[in-house]
Amino acid sequence: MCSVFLKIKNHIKKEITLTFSNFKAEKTQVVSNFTVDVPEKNAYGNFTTNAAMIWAKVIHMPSKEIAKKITKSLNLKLNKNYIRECKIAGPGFINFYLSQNFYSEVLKKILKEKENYGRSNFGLRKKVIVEFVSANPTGPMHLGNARCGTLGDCLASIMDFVGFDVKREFYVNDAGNQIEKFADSLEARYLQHFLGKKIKFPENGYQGQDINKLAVKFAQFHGDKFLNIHKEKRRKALVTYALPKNIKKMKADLLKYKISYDKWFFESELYKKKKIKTTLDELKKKKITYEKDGVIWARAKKINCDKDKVLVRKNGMPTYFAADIAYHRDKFLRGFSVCIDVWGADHHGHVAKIKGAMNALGFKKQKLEVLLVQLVKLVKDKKIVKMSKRAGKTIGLIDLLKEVKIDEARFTFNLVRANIQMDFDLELVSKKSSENPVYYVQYAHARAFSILKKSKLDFNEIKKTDNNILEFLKEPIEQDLILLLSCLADELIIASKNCDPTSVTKYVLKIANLFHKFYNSCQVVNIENKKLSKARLCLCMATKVVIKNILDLFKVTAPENM
RNA sequence: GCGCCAAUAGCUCAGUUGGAUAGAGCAACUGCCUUCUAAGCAGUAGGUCGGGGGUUCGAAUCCCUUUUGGCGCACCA
Repeated sequence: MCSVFLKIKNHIKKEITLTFSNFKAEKTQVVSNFTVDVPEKNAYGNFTTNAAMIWAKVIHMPSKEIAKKITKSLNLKLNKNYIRECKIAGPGFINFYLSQNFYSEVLKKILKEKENYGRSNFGLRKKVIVEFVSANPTGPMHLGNARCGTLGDCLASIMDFVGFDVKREFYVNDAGNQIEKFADSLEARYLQHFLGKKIKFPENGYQGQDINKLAVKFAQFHGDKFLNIHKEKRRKALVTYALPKNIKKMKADLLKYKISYDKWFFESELYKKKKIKTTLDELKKKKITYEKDGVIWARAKKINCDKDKVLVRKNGMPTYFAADIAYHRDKFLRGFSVCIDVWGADHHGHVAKIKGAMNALGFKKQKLEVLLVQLVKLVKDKKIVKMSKRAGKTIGLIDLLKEVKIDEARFTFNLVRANIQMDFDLELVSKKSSENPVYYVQYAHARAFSILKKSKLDFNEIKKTDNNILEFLKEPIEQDLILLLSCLADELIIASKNCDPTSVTKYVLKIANLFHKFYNSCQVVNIENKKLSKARLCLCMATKVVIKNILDLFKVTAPENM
């Protein structure tokens, strides 16, 4: 399962560490603190290490001399199948140069594993839950939900690929205060339908047209029979009618976005199954809470924040925070050892509290990771479009798909790191030109396919005939491309560790770039030199496989013709 | 007032636990299609890494301080 790239990197790291015994110095943590990296410039080799400079801190010797001793010892021990040589450079870097065999091995592996290339067992099948979007079911979803949706969905795909057992979940806030507000708004619209403007709309109500439409439809269906009935019955009937309609719409909209969930978890279930009460009891038992004036508080110190927080209001209703503690507790009790929440950055104040609470409850072995996603600003005609949820002026997920294609939207959201505020410029995102990176990558894929199609090469035949033809790939651009392709598993693992799918976007852009360069400088189909031609076709095939695997993870199409 | 995120080329952004001469793309300019997809490639130009201190062999990266922008600091979610 381990990639050739990782194998060599680990091999180098291990052998360097062993050379430390050649020095008369006390072993400290510094010994393994050095890095083995792919340097920025080719001149510095294929791998480079700063071990000599790091060790200089404990061995009292100039770093260049340390490097000399290390290389002398390494040249005897390194696997010559993969490493041709190592050299000292600059202030004491040791640079490693790969042997021809490495490149052949990588290509063979890619062509053999195909759609499974890049998979690893890094996650050890640990159970992970990724909760994302979780928008309020009281209204349509907006642009920010689209960004969270894409990032969460892609992160889940990546974690699955590197060997975690991943579940996607949507937490539906179908209880509590905002449902009351939802009811207020629906009720006002319903009454207005029959009684006109003399019914005042609540100040904090949801003003969107969608609410009005729901109320009117309800009125058309049931008539005025809820007009002179007990207030609570009327509100309940309205919510029972409207909420499932909204949730159904959200599911459908997300599906258009290629997002689907393993589970829709309803907050109301926490109440029905008394999970909030159980959680509160447990918090009380652990002395995290106290009661004062009919309100249950969580102690600031116990949950790692500056002020005490209310868990149960004076009116007996638990707060959102209390429900959320119960929800997260439930996730860990369901056996998830890693729990990832993708939240809009406006919720950041909530992170410390919930982490503190989970810690206080004793979930210390389990990991709660919160990915905060910054605001998205919509740009149309070079101007920022102002949005107001209260006034009901938002750009929904679906409005967005009327303006841009799904591939464009998903790729663009995956372009900018979560903690950077982004402008979503409709004009730029939907441009069918080189200004739009999604087409740059898709074009590389289509181009590779086109060459393969033209050559009519049978890949099974290659395996039988000549195992060594891959050694014909000696051009620097060919080798750079192969080295890059060899890093796929590593890149995905890094993305998973950092909860950052956008690093994979940058990686695939680099692959497309090197492939276009390769195409422009190396003739692939060439009757004069059949062996070289075959080798280069293998490289096209391998590139196509890697691009396809990444685009599949992103749920972006990999077209064969453009 | 306290906290979180950001500040890098004209614009949008990279820059991996500190590493070698700070990188891409777009925009500008110059070239490359009678040979595999020109949605491409090659090249030129573009920088006081917001400012100021500090840590060290070495800082865009770590620490302190300061400025600017965004977002939070509810018995809302």
